[in-house]
Amino acid sequence: MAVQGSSDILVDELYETTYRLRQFVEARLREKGASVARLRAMRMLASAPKPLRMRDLSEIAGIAARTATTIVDSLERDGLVERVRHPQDRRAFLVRLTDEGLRCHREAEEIDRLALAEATAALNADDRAQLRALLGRIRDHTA
Amino acid sequence: MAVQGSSDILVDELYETTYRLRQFVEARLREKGASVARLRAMRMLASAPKPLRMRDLSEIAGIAARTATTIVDSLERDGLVERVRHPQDRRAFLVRLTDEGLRCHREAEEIDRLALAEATAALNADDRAQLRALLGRIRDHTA
DNA sequence: CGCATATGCTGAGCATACGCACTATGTGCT
DNA sequence: AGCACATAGTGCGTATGCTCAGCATATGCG
Repeated sequence: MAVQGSSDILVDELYETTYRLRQFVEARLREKGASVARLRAMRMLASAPKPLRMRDLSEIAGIAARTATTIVDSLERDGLVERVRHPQDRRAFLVRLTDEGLRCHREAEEIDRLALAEATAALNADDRAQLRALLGRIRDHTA
Repeated sequence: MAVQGSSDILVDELYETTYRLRQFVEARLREKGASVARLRAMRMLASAPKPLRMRDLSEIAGIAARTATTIVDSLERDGLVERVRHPQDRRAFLVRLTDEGLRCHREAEEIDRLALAEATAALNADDRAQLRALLGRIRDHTA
């Protein structure tokens, strides 16, 4: 007797967990005008030694170039980053955090850190290592 | 010495794994004109004993009511589902799969099943149980 | 019955994410 | 120099997901 609507419960739970975790963090970041996507971009800009090209930002952040444009547009609209023409390559922009962007990033980073600590509070070091190993074995099969 | 750009590697890996898994499945479903979101809706319609109201569909599928409207719009445009006025409640619609929708669902379900089996091939029953337990402990903290 | 309130669905608008195609520019080869 | 080709960024279009507002309809209470 085949079960109808055969779905992979494990994968459903993976989706569900990630979704809820993301909503959990988004809700806290929203109060400060940030978001997971915006924080990710700001984090890359804050930790890079120099202003980044759009291209480099997108690659480091693990998002498509087109998505980086949208995110930087939104951050720029809010005065958190600046686009400056690349002095040597006139096709490119260099993106850097403004002072307000730096402040926003620090606040968002702290909120993120607390939220993730809260969400993963029930996992000790062994649990984390185990979870990472299991996730890694899925990633290896989704090339 | 605080590490700069302190991000939770574990959570990053969770995001990354889920993202890649989803892309992996989406890529295979796309060839048949399906997608994870569309399959989810079709699955709920196929396993329900009766046509569903938009509201019920959204709740069972775990998506917002407004999102259900968009998904059903797209499925209806492609002739995979039909909206029929609810005979007792004139505010509501009943949504049901068409014959083509049934065929599409069966194909998509099979593709999904194979893709998920492939992606989780490296995990045995114990691994799966362990992963589910770990994910559950994160979910419990993201209410 | 009539009115307040709740519910069902969707329009409008936003955020995140993608691909494709295009323009502008850089680069390398003859 | 001149042409072919590659690269950088973004306009346009799409998909998935949300909230809020609004309209139509149901329902419950006096």
